[in-house]
Amino acid sequence: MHPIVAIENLKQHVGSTVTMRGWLADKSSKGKLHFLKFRDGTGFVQAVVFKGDVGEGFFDEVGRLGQESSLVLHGVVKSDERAPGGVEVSVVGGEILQKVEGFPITPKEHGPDFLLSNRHLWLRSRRQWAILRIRDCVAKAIRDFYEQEGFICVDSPIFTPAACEGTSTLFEVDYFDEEKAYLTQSGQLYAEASAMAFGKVYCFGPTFRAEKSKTRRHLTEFWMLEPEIAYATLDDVMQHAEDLLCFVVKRVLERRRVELATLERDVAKLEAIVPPFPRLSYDDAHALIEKHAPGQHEHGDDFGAPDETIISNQYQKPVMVHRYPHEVKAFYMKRDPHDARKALCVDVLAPEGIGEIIGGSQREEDLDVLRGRIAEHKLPEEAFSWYLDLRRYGSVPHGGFGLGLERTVAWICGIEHVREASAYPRMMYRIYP
RNA sequence: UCCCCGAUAGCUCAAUGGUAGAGCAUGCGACUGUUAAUCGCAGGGUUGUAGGUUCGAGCCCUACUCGGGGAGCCA
Repeated sequence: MHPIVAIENLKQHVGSTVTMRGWLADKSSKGKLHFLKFRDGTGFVQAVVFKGDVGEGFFDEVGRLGQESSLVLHGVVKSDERAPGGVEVSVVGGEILQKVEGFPITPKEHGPDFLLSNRHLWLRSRRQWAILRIRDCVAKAIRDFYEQEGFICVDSPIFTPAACEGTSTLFEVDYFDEEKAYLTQSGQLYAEASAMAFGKVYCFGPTFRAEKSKTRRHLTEFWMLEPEIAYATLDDVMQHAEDLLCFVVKRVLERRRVELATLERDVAKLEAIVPPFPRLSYDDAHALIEKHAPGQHEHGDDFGAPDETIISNQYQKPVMVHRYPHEVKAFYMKRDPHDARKALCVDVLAPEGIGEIIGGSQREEDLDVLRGRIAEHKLPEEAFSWYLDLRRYGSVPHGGFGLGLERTVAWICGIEHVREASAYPRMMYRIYP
């Protein structure tokens, strides 16, 4: 028996004979040689089978294996400069678990419809392997960052009795007798309650938007991180967002080099993600757009996707745009004491066209002002009675933001579409597999 | 909800209104260093659905279905 070694650890076993358990990713043959691209979930390695080393029976059997056949291989680990990972394995034997024919996803090009319909199998391909391992790394980095910063994870509920902001379209579900529940579109309001109990908190989980958005930036189900910090001002929130993004990018650069290389990501662009990030007021951002595309953006309106592109293209780092007109923002955002027309809010726009990855604000903490806002937005006050209690019992300044995980991963990976940043993306016209 | 585009072999695509094609994949064969290997041979089709125009429709027209991109909205 040889030790079972994961492909990602092969470098530590150069010269010894090991066992690998996995799947055949690809194969090419030349005479008495088979070159197997072998994967085990932790990585990919080339395994070379010489007819003279393994005997004719096993050699011929391996030669007939189709893509994604499952097998166990025994072989000698050799460092080899010709190999992409620095090592390859000379096979001395093995066992075939299943011979596969007709695996649908070949190493050639495919269209998005076909790939998404085969998402359960597409996950095995190199690129998806790299993206989802980076997603895992990002999620872990987020939790590590908050542990380091003294935050407590208090998750918000997924079933909610009503809209959080009263704007987005919600998914409705039956909730026992005659009652309706809605899938959450944001954990923020609950996070505010949690922050009053624990000081610094975050929630991190799935959220749902029933809007009929069909773009490369939208999913109907996505993961959102929402920190909420008692006694925080808008400046604190912006500083916190900058710290978080720098921590996450640095971590991915430390631990996911192979995956970034697989995606052919320009790591210089990620290495440039260091403090400080540019901070731009809404008015400055408007002026910037006016300079590059006169007349495109009307002052007072929210920024559209083309506007965001112009802004983010001016910088190599995420851009923080703050203090939007309050009319285009949510009811719970505090007004700027220096300019009542503005809200104390911030959007963080990622570089390279992915758009907004963070939206946050300082919250209105005054009971009467907040009740007025609810009335102005024509929202039912009853639905917010528990939320208003937070302003009745020990109200303090506070703030936080929401970070879209898939958009963040898409930006870090340098991929076009957020759907690849989710293992099983849910979109308007797609809920299979 | 609105705008644009698409649907032909397992996949990606081609085909002036006139016999439905290629590359890749698959199967068989050759080759001891491949990296999207190469070379030879072979199999593979109700052109998304329904109707219409026409001597004749993959192609033109109408409707529908499914999908893609974008707007709005947002992360």
